[in-house]
Amino acid sequence: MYKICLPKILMYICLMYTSELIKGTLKTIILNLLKERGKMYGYEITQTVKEMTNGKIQITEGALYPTLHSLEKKGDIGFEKEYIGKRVRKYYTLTDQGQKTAQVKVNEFADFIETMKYLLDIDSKTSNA
Amino acid sequence: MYKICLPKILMYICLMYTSELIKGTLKTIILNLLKERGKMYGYEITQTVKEMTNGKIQITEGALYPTLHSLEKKGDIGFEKEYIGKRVRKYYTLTDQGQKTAQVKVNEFADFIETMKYLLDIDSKTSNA
DNA sequence: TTTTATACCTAAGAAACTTATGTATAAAAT
DNA sequence: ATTTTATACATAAGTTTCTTAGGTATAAAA
Repeated sequence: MYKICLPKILMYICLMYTSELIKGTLKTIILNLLKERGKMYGYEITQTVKEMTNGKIQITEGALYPTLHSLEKKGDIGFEKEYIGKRVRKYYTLTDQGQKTAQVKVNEFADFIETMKYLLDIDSKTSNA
Repeated sequence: MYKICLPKILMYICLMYTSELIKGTLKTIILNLLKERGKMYGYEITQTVKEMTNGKIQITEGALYPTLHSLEKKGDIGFEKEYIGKRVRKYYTLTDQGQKTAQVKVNEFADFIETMKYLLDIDSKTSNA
């Protein structure tokens, strides 16, 4: 769909990753952001991730909100409603359990990266060989 | 299920990754292996990945075979049957198209890794902080 | 001779998304 | 003034990609 990828000098440019890759990392991303920023609301999370990744990772609301509800149900996050005029925001924060979950998930992903780099022989060859 | 993870000195040890993470990388793994090794049969792929990752990534046959069939249908790989006694092996090889797909997928994943490292602030903090 | 390893396969179900849709307020543009 | 865009929440149907569970068969090891 939005998979318009262009080659460039020494860098692989892709407007957006295939959803396959992002699949499975959403919880990790959310938990880590909450860990680093204290409290955030849903829409803010989508915008922050989009900005930080130059649009390469765009979290859809259809993916975000069910995930937030799921994390809350499992006790990793909690929220407080805040009104900006008449418009509501649900500010989420990590619970103690969520702090641990965040650390575990990030560590696991970091380990996964190293394994995949070895398996795919990344770093020992240039991107545009 | 097999998510028994233990802390260790400066290293995060996990017997096997949650399936969430591996999800989406299977095609990339298969195509890259075929690129590096020329030809391989299904069972050999599962064993090779298991060995190379010390059991951290274990491709199930229920995931592998449908993926191989899908890649073949899309024209990325082809196969030749080979008989070892009465037992059959399907040796898969990359097509020209598959060579390109492999390169694109690995590059995309390498880029994804860099983005995620930035997003999750990996490398700038130790695993067991 | 039974178990394990090798080697292929499919089908039902689960998980985690996308796409589409809905509601409503506030700001910006025409 | 009115239309569009941005903000902010949400759900539901459908798709993809896996897991789990089953099936078939040969060869080697216990």
